[in-house]
Amino acid sequence: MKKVEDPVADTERSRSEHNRRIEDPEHSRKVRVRIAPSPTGVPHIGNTRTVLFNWLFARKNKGKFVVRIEDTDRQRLQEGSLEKILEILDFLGLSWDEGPNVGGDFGPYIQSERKDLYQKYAKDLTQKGFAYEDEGAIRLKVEKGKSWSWNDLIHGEISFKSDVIEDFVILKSDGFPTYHLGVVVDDHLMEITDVLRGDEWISSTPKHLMLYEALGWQPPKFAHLPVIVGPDKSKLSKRHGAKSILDYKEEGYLPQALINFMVLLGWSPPPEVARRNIGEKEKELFTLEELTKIFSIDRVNTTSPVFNIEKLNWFNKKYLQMLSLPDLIGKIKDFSSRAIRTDDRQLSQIVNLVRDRMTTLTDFDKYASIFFEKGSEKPPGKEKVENAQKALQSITNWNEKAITQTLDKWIQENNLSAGDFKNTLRLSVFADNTPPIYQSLAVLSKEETLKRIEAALK
RNA sequence: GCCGCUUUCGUCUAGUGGCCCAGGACACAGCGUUCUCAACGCUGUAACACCGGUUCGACUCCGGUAAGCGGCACCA
Repeated sequence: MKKVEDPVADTERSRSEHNRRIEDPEHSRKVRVRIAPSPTGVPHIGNTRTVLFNWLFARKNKGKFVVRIEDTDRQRLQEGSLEKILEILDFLGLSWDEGPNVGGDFGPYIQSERKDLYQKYAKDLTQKGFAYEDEGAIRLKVEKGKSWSWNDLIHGEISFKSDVIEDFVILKSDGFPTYHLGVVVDDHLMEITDVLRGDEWISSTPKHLMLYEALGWQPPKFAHLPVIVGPDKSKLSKRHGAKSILDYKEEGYLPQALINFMVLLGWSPPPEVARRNIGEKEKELFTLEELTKIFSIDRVNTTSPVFNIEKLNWFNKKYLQMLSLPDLIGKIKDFSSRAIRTDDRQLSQIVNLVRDRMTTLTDFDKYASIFFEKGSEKPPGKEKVENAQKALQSITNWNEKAITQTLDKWIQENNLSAGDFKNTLRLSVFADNTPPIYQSLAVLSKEETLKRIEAALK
């Protein structure tokens, strides 16, 4: 997204470029894909996986990836959703390669800014007799008795009889194109070579094919991705936690985890990449970088995968574990005001102790809270607590090593059960589950520890 | 209703006629480790929708049935 040039805004120039590409086999083979979100809401896992696949497909084939906002439904527009769509792309690290100049950077293409174009083509079609006016709208005439088919990159041959399709609106009476016209015109003008979109578009594809033919254009290749479904196998909806990617971001999920999770929903790496020997554990963790090398459209499944949060959680945990301590601390600070207020030395001690327990970044507060305030478990009997108190008082240097030495010695000398003694410490000082107790004590000051013991005695 | 898509463990999937009485992962259970909770290690439970063909041989090929889902808007 550095140098700004927009081959599409200027249609004429785009045409000549197109011609040149046809003559030049290198260029004509160049892959170009797009994503076409409509700003009517915030993308969820399903939409976003389509974005990911497009992006990977472009990168794998050293092609271009463009973003086009399909905002032709003026009623359903939702304030701020464009920004959120872009924020998701940014969060996941999926950058696009061209677009109109917006403050020296590439912006997405916006259909509402290209309204005239669609009207022009709709008029052309009307004049040529392929379309007609109907109550202020323009409909495409569907010729009966024809069969329309294409070789889907994922599903293989699919065909429809034109008899099941009625004349359909291509230009609405408000002057905006319907999806069908908009998508065909733009995909052609933007020289999109491969359309990767959700399965729900399969039945619309014949309409698009008709438009390509009426307009005298060559259609792109189509790949219809099975859509992610909820536990009840129907479309992902809010009810099933079809939360937006931004929600997951706020809950402390890492982009790496989200990407890894999404890519394995309906796609799998070639066996030789996943596993070297039979019976050996298969590789499941992939970075975006690796994916750009091994992704391929023919390994996309034909079935709709069910969204499963457990697996996402597992990925997140894994990626959290892989983060370096400074990186992890940095991210935790974005989620915990308490972490910001804690001094670095103590904070890294705490993070080291609780990191294996965290599923998401917001879990930090959950597991670290015991270092700031006591939990709610009841303390053990008074005698035991007093004994623990004496033991703690006898520690001179308050650090993990000294604590360990002194207390282990105390256990020996007083002939105590180690487990029982440690549990007493845990319950009277933290009143909750803790990481290994000596290390946990070392996080607190001696003063704070004794204060807590004192409180346990009351 | 019409049209289309789909069908391997609960879930994500591997598998392209014999390597599969089906492999891996998540989840679950048990065991180990252990001061609690985790983490970690090991083990285990669990699937080719159904019926016919083709074939010496079918998860893999063909046909049908069933079920699920999607589309059939001046929404995308």
